[in-house]
Amino acid sequence: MKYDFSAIEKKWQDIWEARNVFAASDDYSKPKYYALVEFPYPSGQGLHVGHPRSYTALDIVARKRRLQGYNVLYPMGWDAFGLPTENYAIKNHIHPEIVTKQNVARFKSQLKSLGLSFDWNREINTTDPSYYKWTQWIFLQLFKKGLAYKKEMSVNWCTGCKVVLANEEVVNGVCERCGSEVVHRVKSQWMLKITEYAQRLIDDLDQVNYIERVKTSQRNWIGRSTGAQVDFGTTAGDTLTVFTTRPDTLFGATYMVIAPEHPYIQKWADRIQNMDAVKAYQEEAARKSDFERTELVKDKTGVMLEGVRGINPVNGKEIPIFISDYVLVTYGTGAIMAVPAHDTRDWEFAKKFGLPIIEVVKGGNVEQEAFTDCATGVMVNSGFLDGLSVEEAKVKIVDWLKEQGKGEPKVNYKLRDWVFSRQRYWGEPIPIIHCDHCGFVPVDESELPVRLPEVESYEPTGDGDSPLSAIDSWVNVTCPKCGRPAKRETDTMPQWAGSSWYFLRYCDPHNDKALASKEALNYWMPVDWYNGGMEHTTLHVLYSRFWHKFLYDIGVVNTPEPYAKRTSHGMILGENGEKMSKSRGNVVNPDDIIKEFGADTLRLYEMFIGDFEKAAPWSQSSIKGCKRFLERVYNLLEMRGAGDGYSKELESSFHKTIKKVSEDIEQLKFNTAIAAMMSLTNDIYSQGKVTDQELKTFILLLNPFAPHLTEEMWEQCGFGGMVTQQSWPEFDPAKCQDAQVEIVAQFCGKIKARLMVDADSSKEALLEAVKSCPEMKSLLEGKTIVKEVVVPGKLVNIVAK
RNA sequence: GCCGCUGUGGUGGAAUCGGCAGACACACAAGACUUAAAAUCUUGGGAUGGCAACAUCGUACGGGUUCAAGUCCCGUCAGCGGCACCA
Repeated sequence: MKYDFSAIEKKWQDIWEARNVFAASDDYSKPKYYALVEFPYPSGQGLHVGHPRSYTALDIVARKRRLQGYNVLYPMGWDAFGLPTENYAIKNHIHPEIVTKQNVARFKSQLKSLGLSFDWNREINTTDPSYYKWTQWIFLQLFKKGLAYKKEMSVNWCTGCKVVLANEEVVNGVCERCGSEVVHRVKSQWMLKITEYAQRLIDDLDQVNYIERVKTSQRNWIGRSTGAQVDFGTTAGDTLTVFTTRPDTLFGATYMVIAPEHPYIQKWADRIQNMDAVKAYQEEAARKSDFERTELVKDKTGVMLEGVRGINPVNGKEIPIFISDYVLVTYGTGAIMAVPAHDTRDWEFAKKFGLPIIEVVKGGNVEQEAFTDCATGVMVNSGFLDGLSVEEAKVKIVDWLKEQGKGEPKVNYKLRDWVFSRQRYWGEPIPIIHCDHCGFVPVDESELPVRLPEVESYEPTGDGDSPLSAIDSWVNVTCPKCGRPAKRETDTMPQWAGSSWYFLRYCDPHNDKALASKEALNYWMPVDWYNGGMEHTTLHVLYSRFWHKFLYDIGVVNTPEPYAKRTSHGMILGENGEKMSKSRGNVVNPDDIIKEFGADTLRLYEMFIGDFEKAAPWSQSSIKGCKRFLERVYNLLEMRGAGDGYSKELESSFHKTIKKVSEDIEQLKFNTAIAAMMSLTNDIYSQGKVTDQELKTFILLLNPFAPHLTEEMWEQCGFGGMVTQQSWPEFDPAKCQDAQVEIVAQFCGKIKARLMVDADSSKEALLEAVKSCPEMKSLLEGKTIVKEVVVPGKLVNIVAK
């Protein structure tokens, strides 16, 4: 029988669509399961073979859950705002909305050809005004709670995209998206106070089931460090506060450093005698791009402030103050106490500038290098701290500082507030009006959405403002508060805005009264299983957790965390083991694969290719093996024979396979689940016949992986109904066990024989069986047994001399 | 530099708790079918020595613990990913 995959796949895709088989029901009395994959950015290139890896994996989970009786929500949509579409629009003078429409249509037909069981009734699009209405609404709530604010600040400016970037979007000093140089620019920007949630974003990781590397990355990114804030006096009379994680080394502080942008420099301008040199250094630091700054990490530079000195609160000693760009104005207090003996950076700086190095923790050679080990050292040259361990000294000095009113314990985070403004067209307009009298006034909620106006050109203006700023009729409005002339905010939101809450909209996608109804949210949330790329760990996943927590705080959602479980798939690489890209010429188009091998084969291959969490190279020849397997499965129909239930020969194989496939799917071990089904097929082939019960079970197990073929087989067998209406097979643990098992007989740890024994043999019986087998008998002849090890069902090891 | 992960045949990869290394596939080779090829089916295979039974070696490298180590411990090397002047 020929396996005509094209006809079979088309047939069942049409049936599924016509019968609306995969629609999530609004019957909230059933147990629910919410499976989610990251919705794609509909790029002009169409679907990549990487996309189906994630989509198929959770499609398997979703299909299995339906068979297990759950009301399953497995939705899909489009994260369609963003730069590539806008750039394409600029180049080709086509409205981004039209470009988006075309790309979405292509993506959608490609996804449908994969037989993914998405509920297309709940399709969403972040560029749809009825969707971004609620993105804007959330922004307004953030604004009203003081979590959105505008700030004049130095921002990351991408010289290629001509747009402001969030810290998360700058990778090694260049733009994450286009690779262009990123420089600093001072601009007034909308910011979101994600830092206010830093501690909760760390703490609540304990409540969720994320794979460990995602948790670690998030913790590292948030970068919590505990220490103390210490007030140093200055000869100018001002207090200079520093943050340190090593307050124990206070006696070793031989100088101080402040960031080039530190406000005290201006304040002390009259006292600083070498202001020219200081100013020159400040200008130089400002000019450096992020890239140059990271490149020049090793070479410490700086200028000493002449005319102002710091005073160490612990001993009253005067010490010099430097400015240097190795101290960042955005972290801590923008000022540090430098302890060259016990900090590598301070040590390098001190060596270069010939500053004293005072050892206060014994254990290293501080003339050779900084001694930074906290665990073993003992305090010296530190007055009342002498003799204490580092940990004891930390406690004691902080207590002392508190008593003296010169310091207190302090926690700092590397996480910065989220730069939320983009000077671009193709994004959600920020719904704020600038009034000279009233300041920033939120657009009234009844006026939402603030729609994107038609413009002539999508190019940003020369001064870096959004193209929206050129549309006078849109910009000029009256102030909602006082009625005077006012102007709209012309910045738009970053791409991450729409994706920060999209999973909520799926719960109730057509609601025009709220972002989703309370009932729908209470029922569907949290997402039970969310799979996506590692690259979104510190961007999308962190941002959406932040928004979700905020929505929780204002009572919109009822769970503090959006995702109960988060997993991540590895990339699919080109055949040469490199990342797939147009320029490398190693891109595989899923359409071609579906045409040549069929969607079921592509799905199966992507799941069989290797460890789901690791990167795997594409192999055009391996895919043939998956096709061959499906053909063999289809040909099982010709082996259909008489007999009820499972045949004696295959009963335990079936129970074992049900167990293996059921468990492997839950642990992302799709490759071994498929291997188990291949083995079972080989077993059936060697029997030469298959019963109806066996066929039914096999079809059900394979269905989540190869849904079209299995539906077709089910129908051809005349089993009645559709596979999607059946129940997931159950296994009997008792029947997973064979009556007889092979055990290994070892002599001094080396295998000498294998023998079949009853599975329930006692230890004594096993030992006796092994001792009496001919191979062991001759080996044991005339020797004294030293040790006997018996592992039931596995082996017996006899050590003798 | 710091943190995390990984290292197994010609290839992708298997191997709950330490208990038969190499499941399942790809590629390869031989055979069957065929005028022939493709497809399909059957068989084979870690390496070395041996006709063979068998022996020795073998999970990046060097040590260790153990009756028994891919798995645990110490050290080294290589690759990948993240963070990176965060005080």
